[in-house]
Amino acid sequence: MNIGQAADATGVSAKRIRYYEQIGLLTPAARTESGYRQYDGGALHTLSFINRARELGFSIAEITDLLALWRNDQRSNAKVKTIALGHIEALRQKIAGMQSMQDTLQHLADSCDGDARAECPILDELQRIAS
Amino acid sequence: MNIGQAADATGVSAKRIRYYEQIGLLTPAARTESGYRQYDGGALHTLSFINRARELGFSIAEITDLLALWRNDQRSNAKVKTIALGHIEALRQKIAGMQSMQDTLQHLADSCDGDARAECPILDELQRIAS
DNA sequence: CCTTGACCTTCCCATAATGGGAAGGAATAG
DNA sequence: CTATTCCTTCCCATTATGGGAAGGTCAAGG
Repeated sequence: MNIGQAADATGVSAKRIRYYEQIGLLTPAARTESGYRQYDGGALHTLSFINRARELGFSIAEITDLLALWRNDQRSNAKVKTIALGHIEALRQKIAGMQSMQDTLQHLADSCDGDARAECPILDELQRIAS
Repeated sequence: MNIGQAADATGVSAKRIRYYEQIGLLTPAARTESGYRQYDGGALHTLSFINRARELGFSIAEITDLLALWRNDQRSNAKVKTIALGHIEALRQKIAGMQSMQDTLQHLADSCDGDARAECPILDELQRIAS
């Protein structure tokens, strides 16, 4: 199976597949005589694993760890859980920050009636805090 | 006032200040004879405005627009509000996505007792969806 | 058999918004 | 006068990907 078909089958673009191979996340694919990369079911499996983990927000570095655990020892559950919990906590903090940001902006926008002559504290707020 | 003091006063690193000037977000600072950039109250004001907007998650491109509105016509409230509302909506979607991510991971982690011999569906889930 | 189009290869550049650091000049404190 | 701190520009690195060029390959149809 060529890289394009593997891409279609897994939702990972050919560009990404080559990149993952280049940085060592994937072991180099077998090649045909003419140099085309070949993928089999196992490779597709790994690619889909990676794709799903990316969708869940894991970084490439984290996926490197997850893949190593997945490949080497499916019973290293504690490590897997530790990685997941760390990621959950990071997500929690990011979400809290963005939520606070959103609340502030919503508050400002609510107070701005969008009329050219009336109050719009959005700029005022930026300016106030700025000074 | 030199760039280092401006950085301390506004919380924008010297690196960032030079970068903002380079990309045209800031008008080039005045220079001393020896080439040192000089900053006055107005510049500090602008820098703090930018910093606050960055903290609120506005992109440089959005801040460019905000700054233009701020400088040129403080009564373009409708445009300002439009930019803010667009940003709020983008934040809402990002937060929802991350929240969903976090929920999924939390669910998986809850089902994983971290014992080497027991169930840990984190990898299983990745694998299941992967197949 | 040859052409055409779709596919593959590698290589380089670009993104967003910084940080790091080197090489060298300038200001300041002792 | 010198040591230290600050400034300058310039180049490279980051993260994870996309875009595109130049060129080789494969399959199908005329």
